[in-house]
Amino acid sequence: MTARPDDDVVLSDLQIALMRVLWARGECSTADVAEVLARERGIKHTTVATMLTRLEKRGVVSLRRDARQVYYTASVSESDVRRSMVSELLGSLFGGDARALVSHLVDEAEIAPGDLDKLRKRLARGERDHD
Amino acid sequence: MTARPDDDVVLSDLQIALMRVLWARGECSTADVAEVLARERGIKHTTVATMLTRLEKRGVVSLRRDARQVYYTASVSESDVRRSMVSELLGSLFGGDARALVSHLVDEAEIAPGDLDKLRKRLARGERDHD
DNA sequence: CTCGTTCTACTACAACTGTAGTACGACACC
DNA sequence: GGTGTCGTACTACAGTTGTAGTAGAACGAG
Repeated sequence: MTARPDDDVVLSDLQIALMRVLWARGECSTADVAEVLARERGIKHTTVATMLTRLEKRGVVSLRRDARQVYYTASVSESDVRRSMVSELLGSLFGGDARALVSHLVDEAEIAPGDLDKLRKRLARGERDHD
Repeated sequence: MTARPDDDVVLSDLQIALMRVLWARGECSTADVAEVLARERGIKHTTVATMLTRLEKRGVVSLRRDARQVYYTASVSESDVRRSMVSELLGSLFGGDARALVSHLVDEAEIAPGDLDKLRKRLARGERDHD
């Protein structure tokens, strides 16, 4: 996994929701994913099946067949997706300036200035507890 | 301007490119915007005209007609768009945790830990130099 | 062997996006 | 006044997304 860092992996909200199931649980049958999405968003299992097929075609998930069941696994990691999507957002809306983004987060009260200190300290020590 | 904070303003890369022209220069004729996009991305002016019409239909830009020319103005501010898009990204990929996003930025070397200090200090003083 | 169950694959369809051609109206220049 | 030019509006079309129905294959129960 953690494939294709060359390719841009930008996913929609729903697609990410599907991926999240795969990221969290590893290999899943269509039914597994569908069950979660049905609960979370009332989406029909056929819809989930369609989405998974398309994601497979795009190469962001891979499948394994066992008997008639199809099992899906994420081919791109959550980090890969974060990387592409954040850098896309950064490029288009913040002129590529990450500091402007952090600044925005503080202004919008998404984060407190004090948190920056904590983060800095923690990150300076090389810790990486995110995710 | 700075309209409709209720509505979600999520735009594509190209749409943002168009908006950026309007944000930077204020009211523009189709030709003005087209000229920039043609230079930046080799996009035909009819394409730009189409995009602008659609954005107007969506309510993110407004138009004024003078003689036969149409002049467009952004109806949503860059901040509005940043707000919606960042919070969308935050929600779908970072579990709504802005600190995880900052953490990601540092990990990906988009930003240096030291910058967090500078930002904190500046922001603590209530300065807002972004935009 | 037959019938119901289950799960996938195929088909469908509307909305949106990127891309652009064409046509049509108005204006300016001869 | 005719004609080329400019600019908008309309039309077109392929690709993607969200959504889901339906059909068909295979399996298990009788």
